[in-house]
Amino acid sequence: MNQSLVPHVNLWIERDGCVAVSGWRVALLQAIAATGSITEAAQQMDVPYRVAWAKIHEMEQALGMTLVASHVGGADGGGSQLTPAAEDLIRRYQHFSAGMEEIIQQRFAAAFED
Amino acid sequence: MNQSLVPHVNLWIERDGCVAVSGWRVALLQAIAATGSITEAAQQMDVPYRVAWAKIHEMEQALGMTLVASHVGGADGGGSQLTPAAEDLIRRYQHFSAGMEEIIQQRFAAAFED
DNA sequence: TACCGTTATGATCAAACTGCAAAACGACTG
DNA sequence: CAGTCGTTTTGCAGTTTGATCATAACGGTA
Repeated sequence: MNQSLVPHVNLWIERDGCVAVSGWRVALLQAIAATGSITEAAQQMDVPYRVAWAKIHEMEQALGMTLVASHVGGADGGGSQLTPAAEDLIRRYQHFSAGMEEIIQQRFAAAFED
Repeated sequence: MNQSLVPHVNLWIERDGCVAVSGWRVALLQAIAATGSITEAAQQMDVPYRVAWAKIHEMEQALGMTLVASHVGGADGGGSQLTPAAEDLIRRYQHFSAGMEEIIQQRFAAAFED
């Protein structure tokens, strides 16, 4: 009966109702770090640029710190880099969420195996 | 810096993209069991009747089983009860998600304490 | 037979999201 | 020194999803 039933878990951190960090947002930050561009990162995450921008700024407002340093113009048109605070945040979140998928899988199997 | 930052976790189970179970939906089922009425349960969960009804039927379709037995008309206007399958589902989900909040709290403290 | 409260569904409306587009910007090129 | 280029932002219309309002069906009871 549990055939093709798949468990899901979502972890995030809020400050007064605003999302400060989540798995998806950490992946977005990592994509920005990898590509050096919000535009490319948004394409990689398969969302419009506007969505990526909004999420980043919601995080920055919730945390009260700058996470992405953007420079506009120049030969390459501009780009974005992560601040040290953002890299620290990524490390903390990874520590926070490490192995959670496996835990959920184990619990699911224990509760729903027949 | 982690002052007023609160961690959250959401657990749910899907079958081909449709939500079969979640914490909120289990609470809805329990409200139906307690009140004997979808209408009252919806008010208790602070959602319109239609929303509660839609969630229940999405669960039933995803699981391929009846969860709520409703009878319409009568002196009391009608009512709804949980099927044994629904009560079994509640027990399994509670076993699945028991203590998860505490685990998240511990992990949050370990990762974000300064 | 009329009433009552609940189930169930049709119709309407608001909000969120998406995609398109334009303005600002600054290093590099010719 | 003006022009080009690609990126960052922000504005705007179209669409779609989901919530809210309103209505029909139902069957014991008085």
